[in-house]
Amino acid sequence: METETDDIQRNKHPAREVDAVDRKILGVLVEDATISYAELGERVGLSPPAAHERVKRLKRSGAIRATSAIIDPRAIKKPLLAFVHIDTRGWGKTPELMAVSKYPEVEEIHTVAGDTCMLLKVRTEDTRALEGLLARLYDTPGVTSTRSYVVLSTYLERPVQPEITSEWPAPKHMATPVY
Amino acid sequence: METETDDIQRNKHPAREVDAVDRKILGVLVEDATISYAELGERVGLSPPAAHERVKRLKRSGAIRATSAIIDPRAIKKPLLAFVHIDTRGWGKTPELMAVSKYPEVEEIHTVAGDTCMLLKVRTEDTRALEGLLARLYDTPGVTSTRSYVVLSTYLERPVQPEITSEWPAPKHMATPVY
DNA sequence: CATAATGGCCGAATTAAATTCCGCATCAAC
DNA sequence: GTTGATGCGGAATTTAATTCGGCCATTATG
Repeated sequence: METETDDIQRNKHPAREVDAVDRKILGVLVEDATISYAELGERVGLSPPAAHERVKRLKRSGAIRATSAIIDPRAIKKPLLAFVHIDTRGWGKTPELMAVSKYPEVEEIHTVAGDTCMLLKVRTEDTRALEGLLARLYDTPGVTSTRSYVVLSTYLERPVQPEITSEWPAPKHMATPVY
Repeated sequence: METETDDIQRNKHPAREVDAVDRKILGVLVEDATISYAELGERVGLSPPAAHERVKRLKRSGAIRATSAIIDPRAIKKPLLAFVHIDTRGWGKTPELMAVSKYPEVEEIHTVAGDTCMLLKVRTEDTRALEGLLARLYDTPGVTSTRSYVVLSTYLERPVQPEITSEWPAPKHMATPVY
């Protein structure tokens, strides 16, 4: 019965189109979600209640999934970032493998198209902890091999940006596709 | 022991240690940064002003880098996520390559140890936009090749978690290292 | 050992912001 | 032209953020 209510609620708010003002609001809130509705309204050209109404709608529709504190990995003793590619025998997305999401060191789990099956983003205290996680992965049934890319320096790391590049600089050697 | 100079420097630069309560606060704020200080205090066992004081300190020290709205990529028409490995001739971190950070589609730029030089996380509207970005990369001096991993499904994607796994399950086939 | 001095906390008071309410304008459907 | 729905702004109200002063513990100092 709970799920039914959820479904109804989801269907009740079907894909409301995000307009230009919404995008501006998202742009501001991605940078700093602590500002007041008065300032937010001023930046996007709305009154405080109107800005508030927009943000409420964006949250209800799911466009704003959460408002979260972004913490410095160094402050919590997790200076080591790595991307781990995993090859699996058979279908990779097993419950056993997904169970690694219980470790707070694992930040992302994707299935990818390419020469590997899965891709993990992990952040650990040191190489020992990374080794522990890799050992845990190798003990998972179906995992045949892993390849790790240890990050030396991070030059950019930011949340999803609402802006979209409309025109990419087309190089001359590129043929124009049909679609 | 005279630690006079160290103490002065430490007091000037708030390289303050994050204690257990701070970690709990971070854990709560990573999940939801919109709660009131009254509720935050209740969850970690502090009064509202004390919780406020802690959060102010965490922000001043840089442990909390920002408070940000996490937005749904689908809502802003960016359903395509990809990781792009880049091989470069010579040193990869050139200003020309770093300039791609101006594109909001680029979310992360790292230099990595492994068989590639750099690693990008990019999120685009469609394959055409990804192609546009790749074309832009190939036009960058020094870039010799790229390998892209297009994400089919994302099973986990979350911000930096303050918790740390203290004990990893040690598999029996693993020898005990000296360090 | 005594005694400042500091840092962190709490409760109460004050200030600021979130939220609600209501009237108005716009636009689309009929 | 009428009607209904939607989004907005201004003012009022409620709620939360922020400040303030005092208390207690720990630590430095004589």
